[in-house]
Amino acid sequence: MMVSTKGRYALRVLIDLAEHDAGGFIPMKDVVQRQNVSQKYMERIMSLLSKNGFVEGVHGKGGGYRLNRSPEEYRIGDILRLTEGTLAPVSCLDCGAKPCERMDSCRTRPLWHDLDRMINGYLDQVTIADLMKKEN
Amino acid sequence: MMVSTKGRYALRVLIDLAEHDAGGFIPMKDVVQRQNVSQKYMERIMSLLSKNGFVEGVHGKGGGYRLNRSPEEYRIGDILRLTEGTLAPVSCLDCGAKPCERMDSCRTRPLWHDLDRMINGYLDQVTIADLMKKEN
DNA sequence: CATTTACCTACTATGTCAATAGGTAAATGA
DNA sequence: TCATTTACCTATTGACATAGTAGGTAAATG
Repeated sequence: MMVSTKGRYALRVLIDLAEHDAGGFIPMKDVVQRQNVSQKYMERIMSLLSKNGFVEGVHGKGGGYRLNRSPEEYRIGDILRLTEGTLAPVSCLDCGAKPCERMDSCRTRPLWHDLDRMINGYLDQVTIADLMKKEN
Repeated sequence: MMVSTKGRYALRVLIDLAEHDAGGFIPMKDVVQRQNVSQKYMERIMSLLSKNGFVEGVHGKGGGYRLNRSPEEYRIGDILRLTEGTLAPVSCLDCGAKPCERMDSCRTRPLWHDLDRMINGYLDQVTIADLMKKEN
């Protein structure tokens, strides 16, 4: 029942990019220093975020990453579903996983289903903008 | 973000004991056959449930396990917190874990905190009785 | 053209999960 | 009494995911 560092770092880097946004590109070197996390590991997460249209990256001097949209357009649910793969509390709810043959008679499935809806529903109502320090 | 088989099996065995309750003790052999899970593995889970007052077990012929209370007195949250260790979505919320030094400035902590409250709050309002097949 | 940055693939250490293996202890009923 | 049945106990294991590290290449700039 744990969100991995991958997902937590993804949120942190997006918040960091949002809070330090000055229109230009922000090098990961700076973010990594501020957030005190592994540069190499963060690079892999950025690659995922970049491929999926969350951020834009440019090479070379003056390069770095930049948000593709405004902070209130980043739903936490979307970010975590991407980095975690799924937010489902049990694998039988994970579309793409093999279906459970006990599904029809399963006493606990409604429980997991409702829990899943709650979790995703909550995380889809919070955005990066909500997590930013307001007095900026 | 997954509930382990340990927690899922615990719920299933308690539901099974509730649904087949006839006042006496039910041997794990029967439960394991109905639920189609590993006997040895289930035994370890029963030991945990027994030590923590969820079920009572007696040895020998005519022995087995029995619920200690009525089904509506078993909160799903209590069962899962026992078997999973914690339901916290991130370790910094897990009382007993080492506190995070970034706690005060952490932008994401309120998110995790509220999510944690939602998950626990929901699971504490559902009981084993709610998960039983009603027409018994 | 040297420097800076993103971007890529392969590898590894560690830990947890989901069991299995191989027993011992207690209670029963024949 | 004693074989059987059940719970209960400890140690070990295979598989897998996590959280990185190592060592590069490619692109952009000043």
